[in-house]
Amino acid sequence: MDGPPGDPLLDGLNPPQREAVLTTEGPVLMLAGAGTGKTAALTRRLAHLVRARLAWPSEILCVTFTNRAAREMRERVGHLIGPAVEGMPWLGTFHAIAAKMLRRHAELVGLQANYTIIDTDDQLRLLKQLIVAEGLDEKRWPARQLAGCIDRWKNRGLLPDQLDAGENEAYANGKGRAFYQLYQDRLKTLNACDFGDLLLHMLTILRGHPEVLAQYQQRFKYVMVDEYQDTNQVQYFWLRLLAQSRKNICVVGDDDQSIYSWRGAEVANILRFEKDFPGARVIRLEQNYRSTPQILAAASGLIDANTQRLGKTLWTDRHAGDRVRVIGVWDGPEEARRVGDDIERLEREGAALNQVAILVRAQYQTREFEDRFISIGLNYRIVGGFRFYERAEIRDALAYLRLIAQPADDLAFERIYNAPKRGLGAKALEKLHLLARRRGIPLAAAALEIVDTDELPARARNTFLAFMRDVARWRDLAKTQNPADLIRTVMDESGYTEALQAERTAEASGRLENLSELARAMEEYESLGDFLEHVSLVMDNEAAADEEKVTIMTMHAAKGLEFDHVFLPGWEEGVFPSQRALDEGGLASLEEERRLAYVAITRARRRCTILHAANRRIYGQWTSSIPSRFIAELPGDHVDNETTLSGGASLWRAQWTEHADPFAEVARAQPARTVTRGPGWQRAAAREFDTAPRRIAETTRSAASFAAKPRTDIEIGARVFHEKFGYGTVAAQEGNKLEIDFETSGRKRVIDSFVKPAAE
DNA sequence: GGCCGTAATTTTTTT
DNA sequence: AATTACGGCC
Repeated sequence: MDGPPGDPLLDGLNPPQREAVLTTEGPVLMLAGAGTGKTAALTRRLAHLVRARLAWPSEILCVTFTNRAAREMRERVGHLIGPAVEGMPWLGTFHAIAAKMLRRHAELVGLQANYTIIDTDDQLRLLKQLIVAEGLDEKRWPARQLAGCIDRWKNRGLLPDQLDAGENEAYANGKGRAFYQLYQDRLKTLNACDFGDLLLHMLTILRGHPEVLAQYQQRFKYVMVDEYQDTNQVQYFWLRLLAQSRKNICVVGDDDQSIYSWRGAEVANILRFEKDFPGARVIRLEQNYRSTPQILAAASGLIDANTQRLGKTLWTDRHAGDRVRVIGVWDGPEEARRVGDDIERLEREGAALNQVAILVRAQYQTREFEDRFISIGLNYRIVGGFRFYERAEIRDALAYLRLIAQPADDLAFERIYNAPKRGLGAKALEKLHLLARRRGIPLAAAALEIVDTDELPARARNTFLAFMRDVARWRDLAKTQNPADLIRTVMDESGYTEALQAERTAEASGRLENLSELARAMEEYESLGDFLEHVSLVMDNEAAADEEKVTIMTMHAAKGLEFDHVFLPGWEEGVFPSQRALDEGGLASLEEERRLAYVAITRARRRCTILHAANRRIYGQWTSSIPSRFIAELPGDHVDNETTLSGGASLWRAQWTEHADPFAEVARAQPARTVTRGPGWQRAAAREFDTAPRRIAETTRSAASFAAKPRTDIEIGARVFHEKFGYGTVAAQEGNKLEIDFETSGRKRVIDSFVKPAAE
């Protein structure tokens, strides 16, 4: 099985990596630490299978967790094997692959091939309806909780009749099973399924139909799984079935990077791999190619505090670099200021902004940085967060498309029957629901029938009739027109565009802009079905990453990525580790937070900067906070502490072990600015207040402002549009900086590249 | 049926 | 703090 010595596929790989590439037959467990080149090994292995004619690209099942990972894998394999990669239909996320399979076998679980994939939002609305219909108090038993239970059950592969008594009790005193069943029935009538169903339905099919299973076992000569530590039980069962006959399965994982247990992931899947596939070859990748020894040591030292791990030793032969920096600041805004300053310095030293990332624990932390970066004109990109497809207008447009594609989609119908406003309200919908339930038909069909009755005022009947005629016409149009043109027609003819134009607000024009962007995004799809599937499975807005920008994202989203410079703000008890992890979940949940910290630190190639603030606004309340215990756990030898605390960090290290922060109660009882701390803090605070304004005005000039000439298309008095602040009038211009009176948010200083002349 | 005001709630993390 | 949900009023 040895490749020829000069095989370019093995170029630059170390011995264990080569072993991973060349061990094609039988089960392989690859334990790969952070930055050890596992993706390189995986992609080369895939390429090797194809090059050596061991399998056609279409005979390889290659599963990843995120769409980004799938995209990257496809791209890298493409470099190695060329256009043949196009013939890899089975490279994708668990959900995308399951959805594709399910389209073929939908009827086996009572669905049609054009089933809708509903998202969390639809799921909640549906559950809420069920809860209310059953006469339960939605306040007492929130739909969210039920959704959580159902999700958990599905992740574990449990169907309603497989729930034990304990699980059944988990919602509304023993109504769990009943609601789960009700929900599944409802989904079936809607010809829909949720994320969990994609995998669970396929599992049901593979288990119940040996001929289908045999067909896939036959097809998939090789199976590869990335991020195996994050597989949940359904995924595990699913893989085990598919790989059982040939046993050519290669999984890659790192128990220290398991950060999705809240989603049902089970590290135990790694541990039992050798049991399920006896004789599995275990390959360890421990040489780290990414980070400096200091970063590696800091991360290793931290993760050592976890009790439950397989344990491994990462090493590097790289020469020394900077120590990990820990910086203590007064409050959230100063933290953002400090990071901004540091990034501008890096930029002046020649660093590429694309190689700088700010990784946060939770999405809300991004705001502080966004505000700061806008005001200093630093280009940034927030990954995740407010997602394109989650915006109201986009969801409305998609609901129109869904109703066109799938007449039984009641959720879509409910969303748009009165959007734009047609004068149809709750009462009309109620009547419709009644009729629909009585006759056992979808809402759209009921709407057609109700116009022949006298249940509604003539006005409402006419509106329904007109609406349904429109939908029927669009449905016809969908057969001939491409999706992009279709959505334009629909938005125009429905009056949606018109209603937005009539609003004449900054927000409305932004929404119109989003809708045209949606239409543009649809250009590349051939059929409506293709597009809708893409939307439900690939919820991220893959905007072009061509410009040099700082990346701001959650630590979870950063898994698998790397950057030269990484900033990790908000390392405070209650923020990171998160309050939730501390309150519930106990040790296991704290250890998961620590793994997350490990993932975060190991994203850095050259420098890693950790920050913590003494005061932070939470729910609009100023709260004092103490540094994260994770900071105390970093090995001191590899850390530079710039914390300006009185008594030094040691004082604070002692404090977190006691249960409460002695300052916290005092601080909460008083306005934040009067919180008394040691002299160090007073000094820090005073210095900040004295010098900060001057610094911003005079010395802190963003790199963008050096070369930039003032824009000529914008002058004082001009009406302009800003993506975040909306419309405003230019009050002053100085170089490339503008002072603008915004209609909704008052006067602000912004960099001119952030605005464009108002459209009107 | 639509609009406006107050009250409640929010902050994990993703497919 | 800011967004959303709901209730009362027109």
